Amino acid sequence: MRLCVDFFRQDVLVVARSLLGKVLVRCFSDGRVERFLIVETEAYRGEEDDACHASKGRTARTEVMYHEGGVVYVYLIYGMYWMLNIVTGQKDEPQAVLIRGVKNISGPGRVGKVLHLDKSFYGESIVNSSRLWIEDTQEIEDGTVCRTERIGIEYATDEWRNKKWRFEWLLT
DNA sequence: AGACTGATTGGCT
DNA sequence: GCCAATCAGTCTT
Repeated sequence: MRLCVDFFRQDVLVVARSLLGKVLVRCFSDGRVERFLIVETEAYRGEEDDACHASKGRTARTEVMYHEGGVVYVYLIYGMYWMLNIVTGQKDEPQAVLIRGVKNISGPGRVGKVLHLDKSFYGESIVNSSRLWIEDTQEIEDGTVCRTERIGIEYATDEWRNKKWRFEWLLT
């Protein structure tokens, strides 16, 4: 069952936690379909969160984060890695979940690589897309979820850097 | 028009 | 633990 817009309209912290255990589905241009179990996510929440790209304001790059939840935000980092984010929340409420890891593929850069992401995914609807969507498969138990500080945001102030907005599903 | 930066990764010391 | 690879976005001149 494909996740619909009501799921992505929830607050980013709820969505980031709830995406653990869900399945990311990618249908490639040659018709091949691959499925990836989501095991690690991070939440970025609002202009006040100085680790969030939206803290720098509304620009061509961050524009899609201001849309209603349910669209894809991709961007190139370090000149070589496409980061996959899902926009969440209400319109004009810039939030997104970074998909940091799927089963057997650790690290957001490798996620983007295995999914063959590129700029053309910017703004794509994860609710309607025929090449990328998420399926509601199961609810996992809170006891199997680890929360830590977000990775790679050393530039942020303590208040935001210390928030435990990284969610990891501890398998087995 | 030019400089600097970064939600990373893999390889080497 | 350290560092290069590599480039769009953003800010400065």
